[in-house]
Amino acid sequence: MKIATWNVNSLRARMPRVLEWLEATEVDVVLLQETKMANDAFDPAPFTELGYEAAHHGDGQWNGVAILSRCGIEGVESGFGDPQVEAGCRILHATCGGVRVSSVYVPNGRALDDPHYAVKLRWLEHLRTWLDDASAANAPHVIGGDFNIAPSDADVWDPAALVGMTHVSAAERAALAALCGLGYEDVVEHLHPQAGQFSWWDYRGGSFRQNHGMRIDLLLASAPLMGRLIAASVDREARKGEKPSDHAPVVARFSD
DNA sequence: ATGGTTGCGAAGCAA
Repeated sequence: MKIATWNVNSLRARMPRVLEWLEATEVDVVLLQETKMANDAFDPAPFTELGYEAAHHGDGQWNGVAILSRCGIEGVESGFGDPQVEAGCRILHATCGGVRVSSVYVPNGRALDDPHYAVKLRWLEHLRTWLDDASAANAPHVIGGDFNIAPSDADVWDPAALVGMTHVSAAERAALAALCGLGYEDVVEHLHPQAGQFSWWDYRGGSFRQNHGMRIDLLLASAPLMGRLIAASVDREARKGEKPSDHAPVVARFSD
């Protein structure tokens, strides 16, 4: 079973690339972020034609998350249970082929002195509380998405250039570590602890060409799934070519 | 050298 996460930076703009990628990649479940559309604008037909069922959670032109599955999609839920807590359509859950999956788009934070940074930390705390209450880590569960956090200095091209910026602060990394502390492990870090497995490169300034990237798109797997982990990688090829997303997909394979 | 690019939506903001 292959599970992927991909921030597509507008599903409308990226549809040709996403469909091409689905046809070329034997992936069973895909967690999408930044679809940038409302539910009534989401058309599952192109995915259905490729054998995928789909669930989407979006309310406007910002954020928006989705799940595609060709091994069933049941128990679809959005948010953290309390509609007042999760504004912005940033998390969606479903059970696909016996695995609970959560597609997450963590708020960017913008800058350490920006109010959105506190929003980011608060959102991560809501996620941690929700996961703790759900005790979802006892069963096969993958939390995948754009965390907007580079877990360590090995996950950025130049730690010195990012001192004092968001995505690398101690508080954000502690929040991510707290999530993992509930019983999850970063699958790419587990299999490829060496540096340089970046998943995002800024559109500007030739960042991709210079490999000025960060690893901020993560697949976190619960212990029952870690025992089934076979492979995990970033699909850098998807960042190349015509009209790419600024994020590359992250793909993990688990034994059935 | 606070630049540079993309997406949304139709100017400027968000990333």
